[in-house]
Amino acid sequence: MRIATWNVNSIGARLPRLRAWLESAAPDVLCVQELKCADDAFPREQLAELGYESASYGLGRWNGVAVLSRIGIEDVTRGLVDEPRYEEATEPRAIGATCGGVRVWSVYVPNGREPEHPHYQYKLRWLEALRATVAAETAATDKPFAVLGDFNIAPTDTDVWDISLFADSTHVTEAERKALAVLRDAGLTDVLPRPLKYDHPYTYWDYRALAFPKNRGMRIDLVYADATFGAAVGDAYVDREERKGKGSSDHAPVVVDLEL
DNA sequence: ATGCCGAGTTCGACTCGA
Repeated sequence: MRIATWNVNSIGARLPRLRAWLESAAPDVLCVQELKCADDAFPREQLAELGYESASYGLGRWNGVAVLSRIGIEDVTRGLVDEPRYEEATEPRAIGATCGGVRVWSVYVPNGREPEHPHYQYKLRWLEALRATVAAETAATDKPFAVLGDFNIAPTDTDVWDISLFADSTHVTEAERKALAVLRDAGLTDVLPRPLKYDHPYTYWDYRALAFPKNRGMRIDLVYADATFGAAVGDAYVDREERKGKGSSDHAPVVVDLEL
């Protein structure tokens, strides 16, 4: 079984490349983030033509997550346990679904903007709600389980191209990394993908300043898997080819092959 | 060549991203 995650940075703008990638990479399940579209505008039929069912959670121009599957979608859950709101608004950032006997969550963790910004505290509260959701779900089922998506956290200093440039920046702070450690304490492990080129499995490169050609990237799209899911992992890689060329997302897909 | 930011909103300057 092949499961992937990809922040597409607008499913509308990315639809031609998304469809081509689904045909070439042929994942059984794809967790998608940053739809930037409401559910009534979700391109359900265009994905169904390729054999994928969709469960989406989008409210408009920002955020939005989905699970695509060609092996069935059941028990869809939108939002987290005791999920915080930002400026009194609910943001669509998490959707869970069971596909082919595997429980997956597609998540788009808040960015945080700056450590002193209210959005950063929102990010930490949101990560606590994710922990609570993981604890509740893994206690209730023995299905292989994983949270996949854009965590907006670089787990270690080597997960950014130059840590010296990240002083006082979000994505690398102690508190954010502690939130990942808490998820690991809850029984999840970081499935480290292999890079297809260079030394580090970056998943994101800014559109600006030649970041991709210079390989100034970050590993922020993560797969956090429970023991059952983790034990089944045969291969994992970042499909950096998909970051190339015109009309790409600024994130590359992370692909995980399970021996299930 | 991997190439100098892109998307949505609502028609063009703004917000957001990390």
